[in-house]
Amino acid sequence: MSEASTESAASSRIAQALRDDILNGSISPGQRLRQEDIAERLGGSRLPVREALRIVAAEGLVQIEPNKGARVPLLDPGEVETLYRMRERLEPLALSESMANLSSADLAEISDIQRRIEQGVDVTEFLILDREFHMATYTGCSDEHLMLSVVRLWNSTQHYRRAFMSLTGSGRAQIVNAEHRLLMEALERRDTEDAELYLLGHIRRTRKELVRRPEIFSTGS
Amino acid sequence: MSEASTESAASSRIAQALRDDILNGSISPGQRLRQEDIAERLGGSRLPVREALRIVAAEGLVQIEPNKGARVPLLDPGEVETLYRMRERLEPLALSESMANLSSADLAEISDIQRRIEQGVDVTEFLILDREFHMATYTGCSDEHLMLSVVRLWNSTQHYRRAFMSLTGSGRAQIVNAEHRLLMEALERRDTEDAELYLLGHIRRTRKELVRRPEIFSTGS
DNA sequence: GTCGCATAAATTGGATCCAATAACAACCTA
DNA sequence: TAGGTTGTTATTGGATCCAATTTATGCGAC
Repeated sequence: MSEASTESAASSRIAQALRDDILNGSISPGQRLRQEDIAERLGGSRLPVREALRIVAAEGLVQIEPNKGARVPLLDPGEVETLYRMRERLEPLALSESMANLSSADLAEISDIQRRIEQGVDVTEFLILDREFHMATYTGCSDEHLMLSVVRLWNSTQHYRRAFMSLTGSGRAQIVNAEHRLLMEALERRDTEDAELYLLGHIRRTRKELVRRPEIFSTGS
Repeated sequence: MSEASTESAASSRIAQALRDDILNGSISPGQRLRQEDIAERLGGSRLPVREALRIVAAEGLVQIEPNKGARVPLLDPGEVETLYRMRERLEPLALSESMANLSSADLAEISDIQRRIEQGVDVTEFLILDREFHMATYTGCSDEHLMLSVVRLWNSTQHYRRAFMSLTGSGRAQIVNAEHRLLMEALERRDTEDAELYLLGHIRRTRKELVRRPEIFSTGS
C-alpha cells in the first residue's frame, strides 16, 4: 500500500496487487488465477504475471501446479491448526530476538496501536491493527529469514482469521486486549521469558478457538 | 539426479539441477548466477531459467534482487545461528506430528540409515545420510507447509554444515551417533516428549559447535 | 441413459526479440 | 592526480508469438 514505487518493477507491482487482493479477501481460497485475466486487469503481459505468481507463491499465498495454473490454497482445519502450532513455536523466537532492540519509541508505537484497537472495533480494521500490533513487537528482529517465515504464516492463515472474526464479531475483544496488555507489560519490563509465554498463550488460545469452529472451513459458495 | 523425468517441465528440471549444484557445493555462497550461463549450461532459453530461479529462491537457496540478478545467499554467523534456533523450534514439532504415523517399516528404514552412518564415514556421504536420517524421522508428518519450512532450513544451512564437517572431519561422529541412537530409542518407545527433547538437544549442540567456528564463514577465495 | 472416446477450445509453458537498467571503463576537468 | 561524468557494454525485465498440455464438449456405442 505504501507508494514506494519508484523501484517497482512490473512483476513486483503485480505481486503486491495480488497480495493485497488475497489478504483483504477479494480473492478467495480455492479460486483459480488465470494468467491472462490478471495481465489484463493489472496491465502488462502474461510474463510479469507469471513472475508475480512465483513471488506470491513463495509467500504461501498461492500454489502453482505445473500445467494447471495457480490457485489460492484451500486449507483444511488440520493444516490451519499446524500453521498455528508453527506460529506458537516461531513467533516467541522472533519476539525474543526482537526485544533487546526495541526502543522506547517502538514501545510507544505498539502502545498506540493497541490504544486504537481498544477504541475502534470494526472487523476489517481489527485484522489490520492486530497484525500491525504483532509485527510492531517484532520490529527489533533483524533476521530476514525468521521474519519472512512469520509473515508467511500470517499470510497463509489470514483468510481463516477473517472468517473467524466475521463469525464471532468482536465478542472476544476483551480477551485479546487483556492478552495484548500483558504482552506489552512484559515488553516494558524487558522480561523476555514472560513475553514469550504470554505470546505463546495468546496464539495457542486463538488456535483452539479456531479449530472449534469447523464452519470456517466450509467452501462458502 | 535421476533422469527418470519424461514428465519433467523444463523449469522444474532446471530448478532441480540448480538445487543439486547448490546443495552439493558446486555453486558457492556469494556466487552470482547469470541467467544466460545457466540457460546455456543446462539447455533451454532464459525464460525457464528465470522461473527456476524463482522456484529455488522460494526454497531459500538463492536470493533475487530486482535488476541485479540472483546469487547464492552468503550468510553471516548470526543468520546461521538464527536458522538453527528456528530448526530447534520447528523440527521437534515436525517430529511430534510425524511420530503417530511412523510404521515399523519406517523405523526399520531409520535404523538402517543410522547403521550406514556408523560404518561409512566419508564427509560427503555423512551429509547425505544425516539428512536422510532426519527426514526419515519426519516421513509421518503429512503437513506440507511444515515440511517445506524444515527443508528450507536444511537447504539454507547446508553449506555451513559441510564447511563445518570439512573442518572437523568425523571427530564428533561418536556424539552424533549417540544422539541419533537416543532419538531412535525414543521413537521406538513412542515417547514423543523424549524424542522432541533429544532432537532439540541434538540441534542445539550442533548450533553451539557451529558458532564456535567463525572460520566457516570466511569467504574462501 | 450413461459411460467412454475423440476432437476442439482454453490455458499454461517456452523461445525469440526488443527495451530498460545497472555495472564498468575511459575520459575530461579541476 | 583525484574525482566526477559520460558513454559503452553486459545483464536483467518485458512483449509477442508458437508449442504442448490440460480441460471441456459433443458424438457414438453399449
